[in-house]
Amino acid sequence: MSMRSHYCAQVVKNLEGQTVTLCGWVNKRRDLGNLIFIDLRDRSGLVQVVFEPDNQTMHQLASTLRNEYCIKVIGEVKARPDNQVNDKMVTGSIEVYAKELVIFNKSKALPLDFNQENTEEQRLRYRYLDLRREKMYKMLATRAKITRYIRSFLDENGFIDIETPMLTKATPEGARDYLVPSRIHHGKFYALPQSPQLFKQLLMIAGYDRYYQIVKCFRDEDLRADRQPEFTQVDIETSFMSSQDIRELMEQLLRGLFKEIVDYDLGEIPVLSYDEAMLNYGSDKPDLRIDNKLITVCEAFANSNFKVLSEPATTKGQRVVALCVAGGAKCTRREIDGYTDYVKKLGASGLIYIKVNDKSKGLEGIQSSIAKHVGEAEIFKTIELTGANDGDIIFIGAGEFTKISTVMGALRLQTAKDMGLVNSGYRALWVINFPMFEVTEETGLSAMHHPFTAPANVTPEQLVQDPLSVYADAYDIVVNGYESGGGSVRIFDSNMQAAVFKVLGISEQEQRQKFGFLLDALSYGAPPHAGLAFGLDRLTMLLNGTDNIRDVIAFPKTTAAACLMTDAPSFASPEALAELAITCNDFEK
RNA sequence: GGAGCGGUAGUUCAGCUGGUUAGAAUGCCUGCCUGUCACGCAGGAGGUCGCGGGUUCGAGCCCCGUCCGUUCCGCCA
Repeated sequence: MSMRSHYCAQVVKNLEGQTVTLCGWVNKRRDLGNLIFIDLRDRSGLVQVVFEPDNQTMHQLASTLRNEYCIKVIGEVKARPDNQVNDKMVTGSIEVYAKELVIFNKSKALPLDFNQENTEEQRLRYRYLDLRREKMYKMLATRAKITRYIRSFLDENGFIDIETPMLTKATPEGARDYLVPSRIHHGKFYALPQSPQLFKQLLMIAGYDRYYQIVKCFRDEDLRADRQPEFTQVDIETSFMSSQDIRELMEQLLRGLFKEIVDYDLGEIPVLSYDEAMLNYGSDKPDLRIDNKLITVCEAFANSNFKVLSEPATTKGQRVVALCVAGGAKCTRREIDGYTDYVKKLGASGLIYIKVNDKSKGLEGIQSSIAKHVGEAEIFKTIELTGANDGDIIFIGAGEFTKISTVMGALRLQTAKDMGLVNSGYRALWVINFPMFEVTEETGLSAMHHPFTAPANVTPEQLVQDPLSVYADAYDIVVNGYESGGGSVRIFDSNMQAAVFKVLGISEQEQRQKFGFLLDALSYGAPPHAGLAFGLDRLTMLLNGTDNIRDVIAFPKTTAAACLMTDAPSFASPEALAELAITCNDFEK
């Protein structure tokens, strides 16, 4: 029989009459005459320990206890129904009558106050104390439960877990790499992987047709509430599966996961094309918990005298888009001004509103910033198109299609958040058929997903001829507005791969230099393959009901990519730099 | 790289229009209380108001710079 070093507070509740060993921290000591009560906290909760007057030695020892001392108590479990308050179980409903006490270690006064919310700065600086909190323990335990479920699902479906290198080759495109200098090859650098993308493709070529790995990835870009410079992917790749096959399998995994972890049925996961997502939600990761959609209202203003709207309504590549917010007519002038500022900062030229107070009264029942410029026809056509009811507000933006859609999509999220219009639960969807390329300011064309993504239904020649009209056979899984995973069918033909590199403006010489090994591998009978990667941190965040990725990472970094606890990154010694043949002007002062 | 918010006791915060000795809660220390459990009661210690400069008779408060934290934009194949 295996021995447990200690019992969790929760377990003790089922052990009445037995002698148990408890280890943990003193949460509170209360002396009352010769009686001493200790609330002992372990990772799962509190148990009340009672020191009785008969054992003088132990009693004296107990009376020296302070908060956060790490102790061991051996004693007998007793239920005390008379300690229940209003039939509610309190800490003292279960007591342990102590017979032995060991003080493992004393504690200074804590730099955190467990009686209130501490600032994130302080929590991160003393992360090991922050992690003592039951709430943090539960979130990390849920994370472990999630990876356990994913592993067993993939194992059952014939996937094998294979590790790939952390010290690898820098790849152009994509995110900035974290570089690691080589001591042996002066002037040369490894890169930490942004993802095991190329290695998993090589594994497919090697015949390992179902691979997975739960793996750290590194991207040297600025942080967000849902972005850390090092993060964990559930990285998956298969051979001989179509994008639909993959989606079905992954959907099965997700449905099972949400059922297992939060007992939630995701139901059928809808599939939306990128174009539909942009049209209806102004985002490639729409939050479907919010009921409203963006509505094109060009029709209402095409013949209007109000040029601000009639022009975009009738110009190709532009759009007049409306967003009806339920119950929004109660918005104050100040709040509407706030939204106007918000969309202006995102690049809109302005924001028009129509408050629908009482439709039956005609224009009398309407308040609008454009009431002076347009007639009843335009306003009521807009109301009709958006399906607005009395009490709603309609916001209207106009401009270049993608720009204004994105801005109004952001407004959709903000207004819903402000007015409590975000439904509870989880809403997932697939977004598919992304454009293969996008136009960027610096480099001309760049891959929207990554340059190894297969285009849908084109020959290499067609791709080179009109790259911007090509769609990628790629798919993202979106949950509650978070991009929780994404993947694609990969190029398995070296001619197609070369064509994509050509479109991206990567010279043949550069192709050889950067990806020669991949192009070579593709020429040895590469199987068709496709894969996907989930963002484990984001999934864990969603399943824990928090909106911050740091909450589900034991030792996260600040938004300046620093660790407040270890003080990383830190200066290197001149000696270490010399060994790496690196000259550097910044040293520790 | 840009914008917003924040930095005051160990901790979490308040601090009015620039004006006497910078407050509260919690934690900490001392004592009291024989069933407490956010116990209670009495007393005590604890401050470079992030840092540097400026304006002013006078700055926690105003101005400039800077550092740190956080949210967002850019960025994130």
